[in-house]
Amino acid sequence: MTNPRTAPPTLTDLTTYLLSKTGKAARTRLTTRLAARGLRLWHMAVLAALADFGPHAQRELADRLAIDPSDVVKILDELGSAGYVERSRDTTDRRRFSVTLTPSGLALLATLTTEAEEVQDEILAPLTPAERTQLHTLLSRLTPHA
Amino acid sequence: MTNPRTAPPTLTDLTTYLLSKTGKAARTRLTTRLAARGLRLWHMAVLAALADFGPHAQRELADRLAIDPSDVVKILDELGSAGYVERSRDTTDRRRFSVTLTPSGLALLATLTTEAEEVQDEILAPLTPAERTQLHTLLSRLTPHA
DNA sequence: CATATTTCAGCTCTACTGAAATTA
DNA sequence: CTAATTTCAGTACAGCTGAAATAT
Repeated sequence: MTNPRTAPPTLTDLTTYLLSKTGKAARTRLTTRLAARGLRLWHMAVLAALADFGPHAQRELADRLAIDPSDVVKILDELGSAGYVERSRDTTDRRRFSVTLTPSGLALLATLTTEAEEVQDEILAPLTPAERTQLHTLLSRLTPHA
Repeated sequence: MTNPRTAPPTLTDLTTYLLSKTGKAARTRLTTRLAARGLRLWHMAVLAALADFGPHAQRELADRLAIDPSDVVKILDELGSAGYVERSRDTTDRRRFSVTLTPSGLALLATLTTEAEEVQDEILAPLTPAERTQLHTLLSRLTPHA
C-alpha cells in the first residue's frame, strides 16, 4: 500500500520540516560537488563575502558569515595556500589581518556559483520560472528575521 | 554603511542558499527545545512514523526516515527505556523487532508537535496566512523530487 | 551457502570551548 | 590593566563504516 519511504504526514505537514529537508538536500548536493575540488561550503562563502564587500578582517568574516573565528583561520589557510586570498597586516590595527580576494579567487567564485546554480536547477526542477521567483521572494522575507 | 552582518548577495541571490539557511534555523531552534527534554530530532521523527503508519521493523524505520540502521538502535534504546515505544520479536520473521508506539509515546508526540508549531510560527512570522500556505504548497512540490 | 536484521565498536567531520600570544 | 584579534589544542556530537550474532 503505502510506499515504505513515504515520510510521516505529521512531519510533512510542517512547513519548517519541508524547509529543513529541501535545504539539507541542496546543501548536501553542493557539498558533494565542492568536495570534488577539495573545497567546502565555507570556502565559497568567504570568497563571496570578499567579492561582494571587499577586504575583511578575519573577525569581520566570522561575524558576517556566522562562522566561529577559530574556524576562519583554517579556512583562510587553505584558501591562502591555493592563492585564492591574501592576508596582510592591517596597518592601523596591527592585531588584525586584512583579507583580500585575488583574481584567481574571483574566477573560482564564478565557477562555484555556476555549480550552485546547477544544483539549484535540480532542486527547483518541478517549479515554473514564475513559481521559482515566488519562492525566492517568500524566502527572502524570512531570512532577515531568522 | 553596510551592516557587517549582511550576508553576501552572491549567496542570497541563490534560492537554495535561503532554503538552506532558513531550514537550518528552524532545525536548530527545534533541536534546542527538544534538548531541554533530553530528546533529539530523530526521536520525534520515529514517534511520528509509528503514529502515522503503525508498527515498523527497525529496518523499515531506517528506510522511511533515511537514518542509518545502526543509529536506529540507540534511538530506540532511549525511547524504549523511557516507555515511549516497545520492541517485540516479529513472530513471522524472528530476525526483526516490531516497534510499536505506547500511549505515552503518542502523548509525547502531541506535545513535541506543538513545540514544532511554535518554532514554525517564529520562523514564518513575517508571512501572512495566505503566504504561508503558498510557501507550503511550493515546498511540497519539491520534496518528492529531492 | 548467500542474504537480511539487529547490534556494537570505532572512524571522521563539523562545530564549539578554552586558553595563549600579540596588540590596542 | 582590560579588551580585542588571531591562533591552536582539545572536546563533543552526528553520521557513517565494518563486522559480528542471529535468523531466513
